[in-house]
Amino acid sequence: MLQIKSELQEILKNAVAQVVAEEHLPAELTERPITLEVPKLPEHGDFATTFALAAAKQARRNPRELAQKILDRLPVGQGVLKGAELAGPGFINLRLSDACLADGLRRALDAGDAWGRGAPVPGRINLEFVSANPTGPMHVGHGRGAAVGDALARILRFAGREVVTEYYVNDAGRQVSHLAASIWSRYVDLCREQDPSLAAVPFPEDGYHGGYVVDFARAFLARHGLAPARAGYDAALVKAFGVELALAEIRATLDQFNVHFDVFTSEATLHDAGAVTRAMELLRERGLSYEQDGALFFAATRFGDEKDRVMIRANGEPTYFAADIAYHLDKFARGFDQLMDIWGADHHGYIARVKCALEAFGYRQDQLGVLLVQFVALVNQGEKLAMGKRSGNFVTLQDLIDTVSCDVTRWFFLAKTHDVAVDFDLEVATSADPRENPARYVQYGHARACAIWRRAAAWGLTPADLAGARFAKLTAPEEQAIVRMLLSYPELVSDAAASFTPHRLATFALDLCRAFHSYYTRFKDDPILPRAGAALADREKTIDRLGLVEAYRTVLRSCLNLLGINAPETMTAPEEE
RNA sequence: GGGCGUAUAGCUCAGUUGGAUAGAGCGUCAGCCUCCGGAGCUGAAGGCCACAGGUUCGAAUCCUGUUACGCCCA
Repeated sequence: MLQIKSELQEILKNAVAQVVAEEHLPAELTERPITLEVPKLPEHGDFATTFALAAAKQARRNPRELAQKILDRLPVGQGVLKGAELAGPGFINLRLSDACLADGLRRALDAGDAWGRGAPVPGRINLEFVSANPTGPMHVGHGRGAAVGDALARILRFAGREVVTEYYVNDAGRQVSHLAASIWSRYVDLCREQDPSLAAVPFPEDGYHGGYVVDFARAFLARHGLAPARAGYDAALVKAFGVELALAEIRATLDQFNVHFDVFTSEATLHDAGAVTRAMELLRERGLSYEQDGALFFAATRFGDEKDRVMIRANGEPTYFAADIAYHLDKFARGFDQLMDIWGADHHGYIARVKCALEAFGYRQDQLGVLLVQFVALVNQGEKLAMGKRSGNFVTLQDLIDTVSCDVTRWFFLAKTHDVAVDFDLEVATSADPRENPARYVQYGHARACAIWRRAAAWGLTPADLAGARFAKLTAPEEQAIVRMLLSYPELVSDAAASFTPHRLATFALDLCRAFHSYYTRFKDDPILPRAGAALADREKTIDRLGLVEAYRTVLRSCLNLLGINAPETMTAPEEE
């Protein structure tokens, strides 16, 4: 479709040039870009241009008159252009030849799984997401970030971008210290069951109350025995143990969620390598930091932030912000020219200061993009599930995957724009019925296409028989509408990549399935496809239709792949009630 | 008090970056299919695109203000 589009633009450009020359219109008109759009109504053609409307003023002609002059010089009936007409206040509607659609379908089939893949784009992009603190299991909000980030990475890669996905492990700050203290307290409790002479350690005020902490303590006891309890609290030992265990659980869950990172970067490592200190020093040398009340501030207001930000607290402890500066510099040092972070919506106040810090080091603020993902609320039987954070009273991503499956969870997180809060309806999500659950509906769309091929085998037809097909018999409007959708797929991918909106793939997949199911139901008696006991009446037509089915199946599978959702070949029917 | 986000059909949401008569699903109503060729299909009703201005040939979309909700900061 992109090719066709540029071909049409070329045709229009020539016509405009002719009009300008013959009518002595301002030469700048030929410089105007000619935008093509797909009209909402099929009666308005395959494409429409508003060029005449936009250029009327510059041309000092009224829009309809200008449009008519362009229209008169279009080579209608030649090549891709079947028809063109003037409409409304000055639209030019363009209709493609049937051969054009058929050729497009041919190209899509020839491309196979590569249909929609973009040409390589120069530059490397770093995509950081999830980055949940290694202090316990991930909650459902992390899951949404994981789904969005992972799908985005897949889409960007498919669109031709070079992407590295990264998880930043906050293994150095207060939170992991609180975790270690919590584990220690629980661990000593366990030890006292065996050796009552040991003194109890009170549970820390800022501790983690989740039951998993006791499991961690048990694991610590299993590995180290009672010796550490007798030797006294070794914070570094317990912290390292806790982080390792928490991270292992997180990674196991991400694995089941079909999310795999290229790089894990440790905050502690940045500190140990002196990267944080070095960044602070550079800021000091440039006069962009100052001390006040014993704390070290970054002069963020000089770069447009609303206030200066603390990097090192009065007690000498660096803030997460200080480490984040070093971390983002580290990413640039590794050769990325574009950074993209995906954060929870509650972190929005953090964006300005990080961008300002990067500017202080000579980068442009727009080299860091931040995608804010809004919250997820779980809904069951029409009631929202309450979720406390520190209390340990939250639903984990692991629980969600276990109860509604990876595929459905991903679908629910990806089907809506990331900047809208989502109500995750467990009743809908747990339904296996495609009529109730959109995720299952789309998967069924793929399984059905596979079923059609299984039946086609009864007539001895396989995908190999599509080789020489010309698709001249796909003349029904329903068929052509589906072909148009399939041909628009490459552009959709590139748009979704450019605007960082993975949900558009989900919307498209759903629309495509509906169009196909509708078509299938209408034409199955025609017959669209082989059925038991029937003879092959029109081999050419059947092959043409199978070509449509195959291209549909390929595009749908591609969509699902980009969303990280399985495209099953069969599905077991849900129980009828 | 300042900031970010959101506001579209009864409900859940799309809306191709400013185009023509506003789009789906669910629900409602009226039909079709009774099929292992399965897990659906065709229609109808339903809208002041939160409100008020502005920008222009043209606004759900852009700019300003107001209101409501969610979140962050103080």
